[in-house]
Amino acid sequence: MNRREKSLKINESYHKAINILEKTGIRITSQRKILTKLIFQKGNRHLSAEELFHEVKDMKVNISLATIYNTLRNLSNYGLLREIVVDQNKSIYCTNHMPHYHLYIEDEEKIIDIPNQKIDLSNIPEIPACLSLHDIDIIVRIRTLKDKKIN
Amino acid sequence: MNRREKSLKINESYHKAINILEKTGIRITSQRKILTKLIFQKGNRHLSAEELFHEVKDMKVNISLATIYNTLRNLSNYGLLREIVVDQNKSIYCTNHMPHYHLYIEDEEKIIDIPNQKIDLSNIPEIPACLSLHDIDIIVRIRTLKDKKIN
DNA sequence: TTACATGCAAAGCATTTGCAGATAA
DNA sequence: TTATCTGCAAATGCTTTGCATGTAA
Repeated sequence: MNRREKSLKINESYHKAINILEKTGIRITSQRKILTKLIFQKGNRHLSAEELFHEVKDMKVNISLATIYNTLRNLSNYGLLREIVVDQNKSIYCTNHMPHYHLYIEDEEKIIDIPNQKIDLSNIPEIPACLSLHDIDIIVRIRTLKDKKIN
Repeated sequence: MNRREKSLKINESYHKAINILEKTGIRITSQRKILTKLIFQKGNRHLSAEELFHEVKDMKVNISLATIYNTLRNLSNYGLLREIVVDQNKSIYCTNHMPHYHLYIEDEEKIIDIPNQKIDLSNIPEIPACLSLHDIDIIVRIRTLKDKKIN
């Protein structure tokens, strides 16, 4: 994919997102436009509210943290982002809307996407029948034990 | 398993836990004994700090919330409990130390254990080589979208 | 025009921490 | 005896909320 194709594709993600937002009926405010552009202009990524806030500041634009949180929540609720609660008081949002799961390395606070064919969940029991109404997230957490584990 | 056998088994879990704690070198204080007994006396379970706090109160014993949090953290760090971060500001601790994963139904705040042979993770890439130093948690989250998802 | 959004500051909430007094070993 | 633990209250840190002002449609 060359630069022009890449840029077209990014534009596409952004417009697609705005399109979806328009269909929901919420207002397409300038803040929501700017944030949506920032979030989707870099291809697949994982970002926190704080990171987005800094990116906004770097652009010399002023958008409050509250608005950033609200927008992230909206985008998640409308299925454009996936919220990953990685820790106490810490969510990360993922723009990859292809089916996939997350590998979270706690010590490095790093997230890696896992294409979903790599995990076979066919045998999981007891998922409610109304599955189509639901989202399923899988997080594989890897961490170093803080103290010595004794068995 | 009859009542006597069950009671023996519970006793066993408790003593095993205390044994492990003794080996770590931390002090076996009365609070830690009481909490360890409460946590392990009911077989496999999932419990929050708040729930444990209430159970302590029901026994007319006084143990501060801070101590409960500290103890839960200790037990987790020593591998006796597994902490599951289910949401912002909300952890649940799991006493089942057999390999298993968690199914979390967000809307009901309900956790179900999944025996680990039900998920095939053999193809997950990029887990660091020093795997033996790590714990792996898998949480399958199921939730209803709060607003209508549009695609 | 007006229902909804924004920005700010204050509140919320589970968890952690500082510190003085208590206690296990 | 003394290093560690407990209990209390205050602090933390991310996130949410209340409310006055602003603005998209």
